[in-house]
Amino acid sequence: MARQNTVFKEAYNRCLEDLGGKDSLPSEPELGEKYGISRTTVRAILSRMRDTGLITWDKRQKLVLRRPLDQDYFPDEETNSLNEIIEKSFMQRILTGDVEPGMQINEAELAREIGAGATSVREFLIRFSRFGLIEKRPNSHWILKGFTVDFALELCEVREMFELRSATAFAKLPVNHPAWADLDLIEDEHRDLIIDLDSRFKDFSPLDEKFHLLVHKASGNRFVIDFYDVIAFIFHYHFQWNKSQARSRNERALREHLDYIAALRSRDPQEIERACRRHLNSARETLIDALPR
Amino acid sequence: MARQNTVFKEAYNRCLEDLGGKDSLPSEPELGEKYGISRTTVRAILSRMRDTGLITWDKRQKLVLRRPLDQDYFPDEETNSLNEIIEKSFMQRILTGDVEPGMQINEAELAREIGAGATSVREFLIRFSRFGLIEKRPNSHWILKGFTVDFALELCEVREMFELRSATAFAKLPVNHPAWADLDLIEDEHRDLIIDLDSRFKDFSPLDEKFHLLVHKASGNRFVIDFYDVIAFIFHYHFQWNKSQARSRNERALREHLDYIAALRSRDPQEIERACRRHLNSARETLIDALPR
DNA sequence: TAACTGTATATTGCAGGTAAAAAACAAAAT
DNA sequence: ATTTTGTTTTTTACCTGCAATATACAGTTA
Repeated sequence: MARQNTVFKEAYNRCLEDLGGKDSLPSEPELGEKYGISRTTVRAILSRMRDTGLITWDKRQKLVLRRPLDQDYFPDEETNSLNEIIEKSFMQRILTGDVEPGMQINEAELAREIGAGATSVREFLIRFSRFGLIEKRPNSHWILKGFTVDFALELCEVREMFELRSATAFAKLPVNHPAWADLDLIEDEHRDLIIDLDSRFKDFSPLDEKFHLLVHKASGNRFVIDFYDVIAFIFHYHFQWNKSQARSRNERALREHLDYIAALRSRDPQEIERACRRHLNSARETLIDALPR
Repeated sequence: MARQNTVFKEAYNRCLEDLGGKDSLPSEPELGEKYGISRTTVRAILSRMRDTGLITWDKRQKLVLRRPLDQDYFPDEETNSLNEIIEKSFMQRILTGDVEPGMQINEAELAREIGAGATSVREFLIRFSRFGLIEKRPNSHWILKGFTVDFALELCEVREMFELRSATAFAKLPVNHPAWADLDLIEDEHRDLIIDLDSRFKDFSPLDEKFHLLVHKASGNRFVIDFYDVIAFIFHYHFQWNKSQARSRNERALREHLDYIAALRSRDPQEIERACRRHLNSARETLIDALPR
């Protein structure tokens, strides 16, 4: 096997989602733009849609013939890119304690177990190394440093430095800066979510990420913003793996966010520092509480 | 071609360096330990030394027959690992303005031009991306963000945050912590170097790196320490590429370091902050002055 | 003329293979 | 009993090749 066609399959599924209620499709470049894919892939999708009788396609004319059925979609697991597969598989090992801190990580073995090529696993590990959880011995194996309390503390220490600075910078943004409008929208989303948190608990993690990323972007510093990737990644898996107290934890975080947002609006540095610190402290606590000891 | 044997060649050369004045060599494991290589490579080295008449080798007995000659050494360019070659070649393009900010970087083209395989170049770019100079468009090319003033300012901003915190932590290290002894040694090296800086200008960059790394390590934070790699990398190339005013620049830095070291010894937080800030400010200035505008 | 389609070409993502280097294992020597 | 050597096995580093995808170019349509 060479490259897999997950880009095609995943975009095909998204196209099907949007197919209902339309009777024709726009031009190829427009579709490419919409789904973030090249015309080559657009044409592959259109070809398949024609072959499965979903549309007719003659040059500019692309007429919808019928609504897509469940069986028209590619199964979910076929739309995950190899990288996502490797990442999930690897994180599962780490978080379930399958691999203990200090242990060696073996590229060849990992590749065999995951069923991927050595190159892909290798590239994944190189990218992953920036999360501070693994370390390379040159010409030899990787070492798992582990998802430990130390790790969480070090992560949160840097986060605090970066986020305090970003929040301070946020307050200095000119009133007409689009970030303020984004903040309004995010605040509304918070208020909506807090009302029926029970049914929409899954929406918390992405909203949390959106809010903090907005704050970090105010730093205008690529290293600060890039580091937020690390935080988001860790918290993403933290939310996924540790569901205990999720409801109360999320509610508390949402309320702290609202307090934090109000502080940003006040533009008062001390008030901002207080609200930011309070939230980051409780985020750190929940992260550390969830770790094995 | 598969893997190259630069580990062997480079270690072989180091062995030759140490060969003079000895009449026998220690055990294989000991040699492996000393040069940071496996026994397999040690044995390859011993084999070659025997074949070229440098030693006799019978089990534990490894007797030196003659001093190594110039022609016994592998030429320098054969001891650079592929990664070093790619890195140098790539940095040359960036720093000579061969590639302008905003331009696309093409893995395949780069690989052809450097004469390396696509995988190696790809892995290099992934590792290199943490320096904040390039960015990946998934399924497509990389973008060069460029060695610009913005880049330097963002880098220095984070450096300041991290180093101030590290320096503060340094002052709190217990008196018997080995870092204080390391600091003594580094101070001595500074005083030695400042005396004949003209003839030993090449020694400045590694000493600078050693000093700042020692400070950063006091943070006890892997993200802070890892980030120092980025700084060291950038300054390394900065020193290499920009020789103008090198002499006065280095002398100033050395004196600032001595002042900074004295401040650390005083353990006075304000004094430390002053000395650290002063040095980081002048480091930032020299970095920015060197950039094209 | 500007946007679109048809087609050709280039690049990326990934697997497979191989020499270099590391690691593991067994036998021998202190 | 521990360390060293001889030998075998495994893994890493790297190149090549191929399908998926992106990009470039030429012809077509509004």
